[in-house]
Amino acid sequence: MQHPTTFRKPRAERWQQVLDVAAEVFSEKSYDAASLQEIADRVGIKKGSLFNYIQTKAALRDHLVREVYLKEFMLFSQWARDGGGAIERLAAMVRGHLEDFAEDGPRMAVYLNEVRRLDPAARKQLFGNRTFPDLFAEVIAQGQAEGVIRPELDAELASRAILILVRSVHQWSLAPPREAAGQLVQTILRGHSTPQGVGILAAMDLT
Amino acid sequence: MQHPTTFRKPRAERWQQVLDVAAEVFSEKSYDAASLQEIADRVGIKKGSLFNYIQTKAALRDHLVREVYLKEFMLFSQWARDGGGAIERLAAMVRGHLEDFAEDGPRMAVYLNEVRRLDPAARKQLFGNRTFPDLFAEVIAQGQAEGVIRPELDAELASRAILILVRSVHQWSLAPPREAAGQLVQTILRGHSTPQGVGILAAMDLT
DNA sequence: CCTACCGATCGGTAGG
DNA sequence: CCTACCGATCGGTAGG
Repeated sequence: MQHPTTFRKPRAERWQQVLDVAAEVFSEKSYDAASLQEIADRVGIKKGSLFNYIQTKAALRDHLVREVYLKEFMLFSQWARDGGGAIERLAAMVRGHLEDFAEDGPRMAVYLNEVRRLDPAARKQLFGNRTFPDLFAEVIAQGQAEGVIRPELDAELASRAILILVRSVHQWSLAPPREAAGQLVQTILRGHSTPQGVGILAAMDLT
Repeated sequence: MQHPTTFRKPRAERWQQVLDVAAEVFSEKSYDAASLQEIADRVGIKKGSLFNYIQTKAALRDHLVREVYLKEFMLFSQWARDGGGAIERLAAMVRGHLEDFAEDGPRMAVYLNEVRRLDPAARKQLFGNRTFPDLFAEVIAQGQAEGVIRPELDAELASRAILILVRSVHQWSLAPPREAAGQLVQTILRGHSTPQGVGILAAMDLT
């Protein structure tokens, strides 16, 4: 009587909605500050009903993290392999990552804020032995072999620096990310390049 | 009877201890996940007793944030004003900030994670009209006037990039931060510099 | 997918 | 600085 005709979405559809809403709420507040109650409210179901889709709150978070990681890491691997010299590939990685993070805000934010909390076992299983910094580091090493990246750079340190910068852009929303991205790519890669590498960059027109 | 001789520390001393412990707990877990109960336990008093020192949990966090900001911003202003050309001053700012953040881990972590949550009014009152990026941007603009910083750079974007990098170092703990710092300063500033600026940097020996 | 409920813990207060 | 307590909310479960 209280719920005359219970509108019941198809399971798969509802599950996607739960994920979308959870990503929103987790990113607005933090994971800790977010409550399943609020997620349920926004989805339009009762809190108890959430447990037909999830096992625990933490599992919901972990699912979101895994999802983003798997998708993004695959793309990333392709960019690292595809055409051109080391500088061109680095530029593709930076650009691509930058745009993806600008696209789907909530999910990316959850990923960034919560990866660290995956318990070590799950992390290891997920990442295997190759992390984002690793992929960057390999291309940077190739760039050093080609003579376009400054040879004295520590490849791991350089990789981390690039990643941090790329991933920070989504917090800004100052300039239209389109232009900001181009400038940032230039600045980041210039910092790592030899004069020869800078020449390549200057000819690339990354805006 | 339960507490035969209540060891009562001097108020000021206890207050400092509360701040230290709170910074620890807030940085280990997040602010949201941290409980006053745990802080009280580590301090060695009852939770209710905390309220002789704080008004609310949020006020405790805000106090920590303010404290760090005030100290660091003063130092920062000095580095921005002190000796040398724009490149030298930028280097001093980057280096100094880098070292401070490496020093007192917990407090800095709390600052970074929680500044955004200061309500806008408190933020405005605290920051006035000059923020960290502003200070950087001013020196960068001077560097452009001197011809040592690439003239096409957006000063605000560049400032943010530098800050992000500098503040990310405390998450790494890979290489001894001493050496890492030197490399990072070089890489960051090279990315922003004209050939002339790069020359100055090369002569500086920042390790 | 809901109702109805659980134990635990949260921030905070009163009164001493 | 403690004891004793408050209302609210948390994640999660049982049974339908």
